Amino acid sequence: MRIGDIARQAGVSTRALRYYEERGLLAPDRTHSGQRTYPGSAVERVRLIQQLLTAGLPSRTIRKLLPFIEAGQGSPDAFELLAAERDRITATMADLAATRDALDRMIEIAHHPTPEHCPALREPPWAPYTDVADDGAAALEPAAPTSEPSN
Amino acid sequence: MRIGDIARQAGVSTRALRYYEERGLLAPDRTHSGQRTYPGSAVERVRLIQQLLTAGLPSRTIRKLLPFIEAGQGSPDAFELLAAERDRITATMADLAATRDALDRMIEIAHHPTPEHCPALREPPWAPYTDVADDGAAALEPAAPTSEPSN
DNA sequence: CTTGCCCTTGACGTCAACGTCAACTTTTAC
DNA sequence: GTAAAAGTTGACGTTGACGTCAAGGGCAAG
Repeated sequence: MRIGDIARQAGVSTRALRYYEERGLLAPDRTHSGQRTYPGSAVERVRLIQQLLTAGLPSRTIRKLLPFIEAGQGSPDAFELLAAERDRITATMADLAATRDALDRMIEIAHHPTPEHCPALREPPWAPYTDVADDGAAALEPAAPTSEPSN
Repeated sequence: MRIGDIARQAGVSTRALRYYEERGLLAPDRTHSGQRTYPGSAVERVRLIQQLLTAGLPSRTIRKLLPFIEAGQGSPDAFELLAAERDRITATMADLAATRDALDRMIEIAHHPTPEHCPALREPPWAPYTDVADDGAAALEPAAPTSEPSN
């Protein structure tokens, strides 16, 4: 298959495919005239690359992982690499969950017409990390009537 | 508080604080000589900004959100904006979960010394989207008969 | 043969969130 | 009073994953 076929079936641009090759993630054959020729399995491979990139793995890491993944087995090094990336993703998910929950709390508060009698306001939804406490008075600064960020 | 104090307590660089100001996320006062002066609440604000940035929200979006968050209540527009970002984060989390599960399957397979009798190989862990099916034979690349751990 | 589409390499542009450096002024410490 | 530390603006550099031309080569159809 030629580069355009792979691009269409995998849902990426031809530029992306050439970029992946440049980064060592793909190694297509060439026809006599120099055109790239991919096996059908390249479609799956490109989708995997895309998924890993979307998950935040840099192409350098993907390059290290791909041989083991394609082989279906790996050395202890491969295992550690895979596990490390899995843990990184898990940590990112936890971060996202915390932020999403904070947004949920903000949304709930935004639904209350008069937030005065809303007990949730005691725990500000936008302060997930409470470890500073060096100046309790300053933390409750009376909201100065300074102009809000213009927009 | 001056810029260095905020930076230390919030765990960011002074450059980042000036950048946030440039993007309209912060609006510190100035002393007579031109130095920035922040209220103590800026520490929390900066941490929230950091959290949202880490969650993938661009500063432009954060700029729109911050007034509503600080006010503790908002218009229907604010609600929609907050909900949209929450949904975006949830979608990202689902993506990450799928990738993490794929990595987990790869790890499990990598643990099997002889993957021949491993039924998990029937469903390749690196092909989460199965809708191509143009060449099933090529998908089961014949692994080298030598079970030597490469590398 | 020529039209049109696909392909090639090469090189520069983009965008976000800062890092880094320069040149200078203000504040703080001794 | 002097030096170090911290602050200021301005401007350019970085990184990753591509987008976007530019200038040409290859090839089936009419």
